[in-house]
Amino acid sequence: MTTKERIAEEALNLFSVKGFRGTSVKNIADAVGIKDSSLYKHYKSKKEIFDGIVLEMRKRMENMSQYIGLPDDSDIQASARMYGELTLENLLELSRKIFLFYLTDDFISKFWRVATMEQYQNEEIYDIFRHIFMEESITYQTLVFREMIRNGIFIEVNPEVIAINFYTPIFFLLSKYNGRAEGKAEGLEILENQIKEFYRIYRKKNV
Amino acid sequence: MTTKERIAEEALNLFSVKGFRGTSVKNIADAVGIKDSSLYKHYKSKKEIFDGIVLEMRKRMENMSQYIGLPDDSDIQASARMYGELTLENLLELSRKIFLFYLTDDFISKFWRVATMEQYQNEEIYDIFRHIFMEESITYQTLVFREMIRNGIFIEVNPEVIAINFYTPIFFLLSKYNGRAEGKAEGLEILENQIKEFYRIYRKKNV
DNA sequence: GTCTATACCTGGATAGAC
DNA sequence: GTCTATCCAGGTATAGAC
Repeated sequence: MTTKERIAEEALNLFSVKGFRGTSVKNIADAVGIKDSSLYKHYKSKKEIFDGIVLEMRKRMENMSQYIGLPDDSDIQASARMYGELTLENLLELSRKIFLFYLTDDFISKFWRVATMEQYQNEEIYDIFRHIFMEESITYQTLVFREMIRNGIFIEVNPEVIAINFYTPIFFLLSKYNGRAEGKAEGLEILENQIKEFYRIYRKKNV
Repeated sequence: MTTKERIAEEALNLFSVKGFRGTSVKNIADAVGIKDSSLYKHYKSKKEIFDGIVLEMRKRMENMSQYIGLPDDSDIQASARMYGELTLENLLELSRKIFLFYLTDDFISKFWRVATMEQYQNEEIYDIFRHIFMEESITYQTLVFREMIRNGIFIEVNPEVIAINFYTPIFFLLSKYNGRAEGKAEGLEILENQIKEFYRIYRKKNV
């Protein structure tokens, strides 16, 4: 790993705990093991380090669904078919995957925290946060659930309403446990109960 | 209003946008219309202003249910009875009340933002935030829904699971729209759809 | 590309006059 | 209780030697 990459990494570590303003260039340099002045050979300002992190997040956004292990957006019908014989176990696995990805993926979970702290001072950060953590997942799941209704797997309810009922418990648990590793097991347990109930509500009974 | 109170008020205004570290004592003094040095006659440090805000929040916590207009905790059965002939309109009103209280109450909504920003650097703040915005409402609603099941108004499902399904969309919408006044109407519309669906799911049909 | 040294500024806080 | 003046620490950033 280049020094430039190590700077970005340590900066994200620090930003995700102490925030942008709470982290000094010296803090970052110390973590990397160089003097603060040396850091300026790699980035011309502290803000530029931050912007690099934002850029990296934007890049990952583009192929987020691969990261979560979801089928590609371009083929919603296929994914709905994939969930064709949707069992409770399938659904639990999917929800756990999304939850644990956001919660434990190193870059994503730290970015969640940084964005949470910076959202009110930085419109761009809020837009990214909202897009990734509040809209994308719901938009995607809406399309999937719509197909599942069409295929007679789910009962006939507005698919966006279903998607919100699917996602908001996950969002809530992420808000509660991100940055608190101890809570992972507790979060998973609550999630399991919610998903079981979700399945009970929306899975069409085979007649 | 005393100068001391005005300092606390302006400090909260600034903290809720720029965070604790992002706000200087001079910023606060300017907003109040005094010199920064004069501020120290009222508070002995910037941290003390912050602690005063936290203390105020703790005080409000104690009689939070009154603020939301909910019946007192001590009489859960009465409130369940109050919801006895629970109509969709009752439930919509209740959810709107909770949502709009957290979203538009001046002190509470600003505290939400401050706590959101400071939670990772300040364990006490995280504890308060979690308690007020993540646990209290669910705990309370769990008790109410349990009574409603007992009274045959709601179908028989684990009441905590129901409470989480009731509250997490509200929490999500608060996260999305707190500090963004423009989004209030949009949030209310989404909330309405979710509550209608909630009612459809849990309200026992009269046989 | 790393270091030492330094410039420059802002922020928190105190002293003392009025 | 407000002001001016001041101190000191820490923060961002640059210059220049190696």
